[in-house]
Amino acid sequence: MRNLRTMLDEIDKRLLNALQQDAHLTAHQLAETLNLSPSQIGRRRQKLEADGVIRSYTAQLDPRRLGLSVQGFVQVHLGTHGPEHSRSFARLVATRAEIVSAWTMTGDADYLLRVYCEDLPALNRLIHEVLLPHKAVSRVHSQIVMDQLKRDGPLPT
Amino acid sequence: MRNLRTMLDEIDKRLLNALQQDAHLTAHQLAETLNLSPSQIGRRRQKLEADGVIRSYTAQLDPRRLGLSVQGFVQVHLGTHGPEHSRSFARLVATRAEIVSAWTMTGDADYLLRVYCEDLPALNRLIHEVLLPHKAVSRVHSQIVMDQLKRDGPLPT
DNA sequence: GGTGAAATCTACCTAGG
DNA sequence: CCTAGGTAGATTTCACC
Repeated sequence: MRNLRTMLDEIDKRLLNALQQDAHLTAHQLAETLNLSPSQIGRRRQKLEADGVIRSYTAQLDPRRLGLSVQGFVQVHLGTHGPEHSRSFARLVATRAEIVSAWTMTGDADYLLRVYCEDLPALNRLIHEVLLPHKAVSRVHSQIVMDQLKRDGPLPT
Repeated sequence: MRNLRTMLDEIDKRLLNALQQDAHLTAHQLAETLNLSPSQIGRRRQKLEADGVIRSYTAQLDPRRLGLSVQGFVQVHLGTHGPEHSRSFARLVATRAEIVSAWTMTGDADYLLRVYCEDLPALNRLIHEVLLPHKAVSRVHSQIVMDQLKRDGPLPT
């Protein structure tokens, strides 16, 4: 059967939408919402997991309650673009827990980092004692999140 | 007792770390990893949920398998900054499923949007037919994600 | 920290298109 | 032959001790 059947019907989409909001919904609860039997809900969920549509189930934490009061984005420009410098920078990114996401982008910035820190001094230490000293980094530009209008919404299905 | 006891000990931190990676770990599995009894694991988890440290449990989907091949960030600059224009723009953001996150930032950009679209034309339609026509928006700058080095890592605990 | 009842998941089985 | 619905055994959770 493979993953040729990657087509998602309307019920799959509503199922994914529900699970994106609450991963602990039971098959029974989902069944009455989606007008299907609990058996079929379980079957569809297993298939979506096996196909890799559902990658994992994770707990969403409140950064504030963890003492992470500063959230921001850091644009990093590399001075030297050799592959070994890039890999070295990628390793640095991987080892720092404050950097929760990292992307390479089109346009002016080489990397965009999403960071969580306990306070502003911690963010400044990250920038001046970790990022800037790296041999491949030429300059960085950071922006602090002031307010979050929309938070990690579900992916559109 | 309230939330005065917001202090997290070492076991809480490891528990949160584990649940950030797999929300379906059972109390029994967590117990043997953390060298504690299943009862205490369940009790700690309930407390962390009640205190709001754990906000929710969600399914993480693979955007590619949903047909969302383009991921990007859009910086939006407002021309007029009145409160009613801001609220109008916030409503627009809330209604568009492609916009999964939105922040107000320090620095030059008024808003930063994280978007998922099925292809580049869809992103261009979002920009030119949805964002730019809005009366409060003066200009936008979009960057496409080329590669994701680090993906939605767990919050540092 | 441990125990037991209630609920849940999953694999297997049966029916219908 | 494929998809939907139902049932039994094992597992998990949660309130109580």
